[in-house]
Amino acid sequence: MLDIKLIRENPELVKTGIENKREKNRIDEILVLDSKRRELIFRTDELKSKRNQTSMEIAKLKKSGADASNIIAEMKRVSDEITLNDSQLKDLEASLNDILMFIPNLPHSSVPVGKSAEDNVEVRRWLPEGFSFENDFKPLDHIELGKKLKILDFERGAKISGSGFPLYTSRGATLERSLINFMLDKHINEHNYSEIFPPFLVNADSMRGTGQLPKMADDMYFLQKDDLYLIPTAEVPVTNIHRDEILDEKSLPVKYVGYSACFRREAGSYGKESKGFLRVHQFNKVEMVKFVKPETSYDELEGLVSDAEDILQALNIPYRILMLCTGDLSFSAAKCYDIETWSPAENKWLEASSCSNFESFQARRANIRYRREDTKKPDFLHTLNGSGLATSRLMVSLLENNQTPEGKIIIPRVLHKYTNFGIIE
RNA sequence: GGAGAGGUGGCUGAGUGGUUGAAAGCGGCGGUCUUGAAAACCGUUGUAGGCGUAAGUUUACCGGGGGUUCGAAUCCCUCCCUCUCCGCCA
Repeated sequence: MLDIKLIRENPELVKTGIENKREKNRIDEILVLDSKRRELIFRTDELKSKRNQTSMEIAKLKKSGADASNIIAEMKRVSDEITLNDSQLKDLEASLNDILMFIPNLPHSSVPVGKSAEDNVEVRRWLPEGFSFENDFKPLDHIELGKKLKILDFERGAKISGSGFPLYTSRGATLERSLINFMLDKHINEHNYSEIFPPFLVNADSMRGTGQLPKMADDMYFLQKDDLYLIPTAEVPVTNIHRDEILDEKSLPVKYVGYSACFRREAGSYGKESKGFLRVHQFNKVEMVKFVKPETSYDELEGLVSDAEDILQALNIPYRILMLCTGDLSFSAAKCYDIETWSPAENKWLEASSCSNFESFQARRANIRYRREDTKKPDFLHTLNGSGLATSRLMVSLLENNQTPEGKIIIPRVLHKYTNFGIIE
C-alpha cells in the first residue's frame, strides 16, 4: 500500500509511476475521497469533543442533584449526528481503502521504463567453465529424461491430482529433497539466514499483507470451508511472521529462509509453456525473506541476488540476471531481478528466481514497523524476498545440463552428501 | 466434535456505567549518587488519525464487529482467538 500522504502531496509522481507499471491509475478518485474524508473527520471530531465535555458536566449536575434533562436532550441530537457521520465516514474509508489496495507499488528510479518482458535488461550472466551453447549431441528435454530414467512421472501425477502436479519417483524424489536441503543448508550456514518452516495455509489477512489479495484472488487455491488459502510462495507466511509488530532497530536486518511447497492455479495458462515442469500448480521452493532498515534495502537486494547466485554457481548451472523493466514488475515490487537458468533442450532461459525489494509497500499493508533509535518512533521497515531457488525450473536445467550422450545424469559433487549417489542411469 | 475458562498498555495484573489512556508492579528512557557499575532515590514513558509552519490541540483505540445509553474497558448480541479436560487422530 502506498502512503496516502505521498499520493496527496505528489499526485503527479505517483501517477507516472503507476502508468509506467501499466496499471490502472485511479489517483484522482483517491484525492477526492481523501479530502471528503478529512473534512468529515474534522466536523465529527468537533462534535465528539463537545459531547465529551458535556458528559462531564452532566455527571457533575447529577452528582449535585440538579436537573439535567434539557442538556441531555440536546446531547441526544448531537450524538445522533455523530452516529450518522461515523457511518458515512466508515463507508468513505471503505471505498478509499478498496481503491488504495489496488494501487501498485511505484518502481524505483533505477528501474528501466518499459512495456513488457522484451524490455528487461540483462545485467550479467555466469557460465560454467567449458560451457558452450552448442551441443555435441542432441540433448533430451527434462520430460524425456524423467521418463527414461523413471525419476519423473507426469502421467501418474495427472492421474492422482490433475495436470501440473508433478510426481517424483525413486532417485528423482531423492534428488528433489537433496536440492532443497542443500539450498537451505547453504543459506543457513554460509549466508546467515535463520530457518523457518512455515504453515502452507494462511488466512486472508496474511494474503493482503504481502499483496496477493485482493488483486490475485483468482490465482490462488482457496478452502472455503475454513477460509484459508494455499500459499503461492513461502513469502506469504514468512513475511507475515512480523505482521502488526514493531521490531527493534538493533535486530535488523532479520533474515529468514524457509522451504515450502507452492500452489498456484495459473488460471488462463495453456499451451507449450505448460509442459512438464515449465508451469505447474504445485512446486517446491526455498525462499529468502529480509526485514531491513529503509536506507539499506537496495544493498540488501544485491546481497539477496548474490545469495541465490551462490547456489547456481555451486551447482555449476549457467544463468543470467535480468533487471525487470517497469512494465514487467509485479504489483508489490519496487525493483526486481530475475535469475534465469539455461535449458539446452528448450534452447532458452527459464526463470528460476525472482529477487525483489518491496520497500515499505508490504510493511504498510502488513503493519510491520521498527523503532528508530534516533527518533524513538516507529517507522515502516523495508521487506525483500527472493527465491533461493524454485526447484522445478532448476531441476530442468540441472537434468538437461548434466546429461551424458547416453542419457544418464551426472549429479553435481556438492549434492553427493545429500543424495548418496553420483549418477542416475 | 463435546464441556469449561479466559482475552486490558512492552510484560504481569487491578478495574462492573460518569475527568480511566486506564491503579500497582516490572521493563524502557532521562537524571541524582558513584572512579565505574550495581543498589537506592527522583522524573518520564503507547499507537494511529484530524487541524496547525510550529508550539500545540483534538479524536479514536482495553480481541474484532454491532447494539443499549446524554455517556461504555465496564451492560447486551455476535464473531474470532488462546488455554484446560473428554473424544478422535499422523
